[in-house]
Amino acid sequence: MKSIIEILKEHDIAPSMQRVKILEYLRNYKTHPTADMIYQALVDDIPTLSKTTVYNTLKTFTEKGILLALSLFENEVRYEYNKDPHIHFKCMKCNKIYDLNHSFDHYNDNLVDGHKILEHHVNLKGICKDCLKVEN
Amino acid sequence: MKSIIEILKEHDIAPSMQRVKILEYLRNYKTHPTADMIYQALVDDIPTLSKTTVYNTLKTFTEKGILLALSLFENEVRYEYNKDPHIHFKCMKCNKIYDLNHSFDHYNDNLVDGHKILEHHVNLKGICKDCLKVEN
DNA sequence: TTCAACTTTGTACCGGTTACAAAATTGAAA
DNA sequence: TTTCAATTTTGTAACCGGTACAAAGTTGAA
Repeated sequence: MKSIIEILKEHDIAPSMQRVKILEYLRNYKTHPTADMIYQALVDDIPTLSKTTVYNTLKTFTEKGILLALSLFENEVRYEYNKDPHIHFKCMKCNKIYDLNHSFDHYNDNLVDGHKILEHHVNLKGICKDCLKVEN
Repeated sequence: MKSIIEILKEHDIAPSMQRVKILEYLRNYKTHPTADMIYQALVDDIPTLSKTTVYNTLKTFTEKGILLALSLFENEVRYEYNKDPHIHFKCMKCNKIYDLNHSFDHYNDNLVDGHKILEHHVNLKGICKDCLKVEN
């Protein structure tokens, strides 16, 4: 697997310690974390870490295409390491977010009603497998 | 067409002046406005209008199923008068939001990977028809 | 007419995010 | 190796969408 430093360099980003740790976290934990969750997870390791750094770094990574910024169903941005095409499902009961391997890539780079589609975000909402079990 | 007052009564909502004007605005202007846009549009007409009233009213309407609250691509909620199933497209250049008449209703009330789907939100992003013309 | 229930309003506050300037770090030229 | 400009990080203050709350206003049925 490519090293974090390699990935950063490929995207013209200087591999500072903070940037390496943040990207490492996002690659390891696929939990669609918020900026604050990332900050909380790393501040023990980097006691001087500033939230502004986390926000700046996530912005940079997103602009350079390393991360995807998700507007899921609440009023906060969540981030994920860019990977195979998938869609999101959020459980209305336990609030867990699942990745589903359904692709809508037939949209991308195509025209729909004359509009050129560059990104697609499919967000499903309902009751997840596990919560369905508990209900019955 | 049903009157605004009828619609409110059908949903067990007392038709106050503020509520009528807010719903009227949303039914007339299909621009997916934010709470603040609605406030700005109505405050000349109702000089004592409070933003809290707009927020309260939108919350009530959404709970009663008159409106849909959309988490589109930014960090602010946008509202629309509930109508035929459709998906959203946002132009990355002019920021206009279009409704597209594509239905994904085959999802609803079905199981996907064992999860029960109750809502689906499909948000496309790209360059709209009009901006494509200007580009060339 | 009365009065309780409901609605609206204004203020203060909250939490996620950004602006900004100072401090720290880096890395390439000398 | 030293220097110094460019980059990165940090902390504080501010911004902005949204909510809590209590007071004031309005409504409608007894």
